[in-house]
Amino acid sequence: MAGILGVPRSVAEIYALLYVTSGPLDFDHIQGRLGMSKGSVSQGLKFLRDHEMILSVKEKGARRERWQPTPSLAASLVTLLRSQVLPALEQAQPGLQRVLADAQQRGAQPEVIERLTRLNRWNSRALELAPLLLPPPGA
Amino acid sequence: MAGILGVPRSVAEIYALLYVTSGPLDFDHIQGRLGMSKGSVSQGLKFLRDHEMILSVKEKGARRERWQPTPSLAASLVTLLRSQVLPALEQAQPGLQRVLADAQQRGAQPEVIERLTRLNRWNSRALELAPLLLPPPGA
DNA sequence: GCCTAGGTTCAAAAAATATTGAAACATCAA
DNA sequence: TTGATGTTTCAATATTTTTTGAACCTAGGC
Repeated sequence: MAGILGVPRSVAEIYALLYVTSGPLDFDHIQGRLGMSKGSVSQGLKFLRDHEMILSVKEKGARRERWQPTPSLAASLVTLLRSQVLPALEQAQPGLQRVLADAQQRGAQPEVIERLTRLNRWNSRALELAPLLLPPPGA
Repeated sequence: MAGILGVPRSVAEIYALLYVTSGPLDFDHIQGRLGMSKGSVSQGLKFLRDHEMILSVKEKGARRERWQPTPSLAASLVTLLRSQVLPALEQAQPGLQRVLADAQQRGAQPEVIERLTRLNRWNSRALELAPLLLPPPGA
């Protein structure tokens, strides 16, 4: 279904359940309704929490936390994508630079140098633009 | 590295090798250079071919095919994304509509109905826009 | 402090994905 | 047609990713 967003099925299921439910749901409800293990529910909620895709509604005097989706689905998706794309871009940066440097040093074909240069530029631009898309968690 | 694009490592490696090489490479070169099996190289090339990310340069009188990346990396990436996102959107369509219909019929909370309606609209719009992004293979 | 409901961790098991390699297939040349 | 080269297929295997569940925390009530 939405394995395209790079999240495991169980996480998607939890979000979907919360999304099609009007009130907030607690841990046991989710587990019962989806028939998955405690571990999966716990990890799934952690993931969704970390990506600000769900909110906990704490009723006063109640022990359990109850969850509901963050108001804006769009914002949730952006957060999700950011968290996947950004690290990849950052991680790629040094490698790309090294490969380009190597190619230059050993006098590779101009064609190759140009391709690598272009890749590097893309990567840099993407990294510059990324923070503008949505401010990082603490901003 | 670019597992974010949803392609197996071997496929990415083949593309990367072709990308940092100035001339076209043949099957055996690729296999030798990357140390992977014939099967993987064959499947990898098929994938890249199918997504129009590489081109075969057929020298006259030569038996083997030689491969090089398609001129535009940008176009290749778009093709790749299309091939992943579009099927997902298409497949989701009927399910989304069914879920919405169900919710309406059993008189679900207006809040839920609205969320589902919005999802449906997004999906439809995305499907409408998709073909404009890049014309399908035979157009 | 001690107990318990509520939740988290993480090593082991299960499921999903990718890779291999040997056999089958295709194409060309002789 | 036969033989050789070049490529594809696909069942078996290896690798990676996800899920499970039992042991372990933690906060609040008594």
